[in-house]
Amino acid sequence: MGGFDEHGGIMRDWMPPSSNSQSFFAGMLGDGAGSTVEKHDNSNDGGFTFPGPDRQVSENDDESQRDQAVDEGMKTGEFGEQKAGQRAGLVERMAARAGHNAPRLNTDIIKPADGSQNQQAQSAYLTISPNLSPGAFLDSPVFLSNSLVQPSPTTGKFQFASNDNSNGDRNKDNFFEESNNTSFAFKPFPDSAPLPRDHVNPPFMSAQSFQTNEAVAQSEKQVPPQKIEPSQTYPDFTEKNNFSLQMNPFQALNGNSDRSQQHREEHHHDDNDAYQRINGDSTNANSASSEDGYNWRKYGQKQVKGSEYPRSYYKCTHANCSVKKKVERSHEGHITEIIYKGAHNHPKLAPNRRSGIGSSNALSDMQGDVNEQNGNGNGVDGGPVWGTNTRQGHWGQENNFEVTSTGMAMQGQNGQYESSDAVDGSCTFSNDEEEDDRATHGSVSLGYDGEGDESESKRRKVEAYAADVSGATRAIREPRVVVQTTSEVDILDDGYRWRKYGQKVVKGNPNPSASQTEQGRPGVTTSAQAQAAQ
DNA sequence: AGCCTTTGACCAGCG
DNA sequence: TCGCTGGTCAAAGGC
Ligand SMILES: [Zn+2]
Repeated sequence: MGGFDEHGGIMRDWMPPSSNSQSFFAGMLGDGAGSTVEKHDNSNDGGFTFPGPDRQVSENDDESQRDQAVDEGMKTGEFGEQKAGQRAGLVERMAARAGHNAPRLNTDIIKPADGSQNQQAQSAYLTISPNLSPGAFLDSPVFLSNSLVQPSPTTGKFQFASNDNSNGDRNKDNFFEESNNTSFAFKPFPDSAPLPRDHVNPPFMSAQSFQTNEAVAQSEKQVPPQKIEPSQTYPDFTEKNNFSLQMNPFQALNGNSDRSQQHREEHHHDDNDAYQRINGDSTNANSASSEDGYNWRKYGQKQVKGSEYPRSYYKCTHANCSVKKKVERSHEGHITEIIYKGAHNHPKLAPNRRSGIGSSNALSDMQGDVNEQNGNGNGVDGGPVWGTNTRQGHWGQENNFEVTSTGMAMQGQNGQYESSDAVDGSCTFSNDEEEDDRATHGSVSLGYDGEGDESESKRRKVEAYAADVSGATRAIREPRVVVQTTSEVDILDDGYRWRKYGQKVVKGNPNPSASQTEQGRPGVTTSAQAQAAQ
């Protein structure tokens, strides 16, 4: 409810001093060379970082890797200095491919990982300029796979339509709409800086299947890039402005081989990556509940250990929709973290019907769309099986795709863009099947999922770790939005749908992407399997 | 009246 | 089994 006011405040707070996105998809660059560190350095700017494939691998390895990745990612963003960016490149290309206009992202930086992808190079994260909102990122075709395409800006099918009416929404919507235009650039953000090329593999999952998608957006302070230590990662969040988004998921969606490949090439799909990290500014903190285009009911609040701020639990008020989200918000009202769980099985509410303020993000919209298409939408609905999850079993990420962003509001010219929407969008990606699996299995983690899980678990671990280690540093927390969705099935190039049930990094094969086959990933392993067995 | 938020208690997973 | 922790429930109150 009071989101708007908050926005104002938040916006101020969150507004990036200078918006630059430097490393937009630095990760994508995939140069092995300085991979993480470099990225981070650049990323410090606040760019998005996407985790590279590396992270994927075996659980143990994954964890370690992932942690590193996370840490790195975390480290990356500082807000302060951002370099001017070049957004146009990738975005444009993407748009071109997509055939639709999409918000421009600095993708220029991103380059085909294939050659470049080095193990090291594959940073787990892709860095996106801070200026970009995760949501935008999500919208971008890059992340989404076409195969499953659902109406979305990404696909070109997406329509913002629902929103339109309310001014507030409009503004937000407009934000994206603009994006639709080729001309669209995240206005809020003046520029993006060149990406560092860090490691990075493209966060993208191979078209094949990605099961778990996670996107985490976190604002981060920077950290010495290479440090993997968790403490560094999270504590760094001090910068509000930056948020990084980690996501993996979208790519998996890609059904078309062509596209998938393109994405791969361009984006360096990493099948592996479960995370993509986006650093952006989070300017606003809308109430978690309202601005993503869905109505939410708060059903609990709790101070979570390791979190500076209390965590609020929200549930979608739509009948039969069990989507939940956790929002951590600073005293000032800034959203430091949002974690979405599940996918809405219903369209977004019309702006005028939204209880609070409706604002729709591209993501949220997407989500809604997706759900509709899927028909199931459900990931969540069926039952809240939050994944296996590491900790409490709730909110596990396994199947889910997570996007974390912390205050993602972006400022558009006029309006603010709220990340929350973006988050919702992520939900879109969840697959029904996964849900089923979940329902059935209780928690299912598939190969990717496993990664996702891992990523999340790791992420959490990291967070906890960070908190423990440097609780103080964390004083300022990064805004992050996590969207958890599940998508186990993906359409592969071969025209068949495949479910990934495991993934593993093989030592001889540093480059997972290369190894990926139809099944996708290099190795398969995993917790997912085990779970599946269950 | 209906919906939402608040908030303490309860539950479940994990070590 | 116990304690810790996160997630959820549900009564109470507010809008
Ligand atoms: Zn819903």
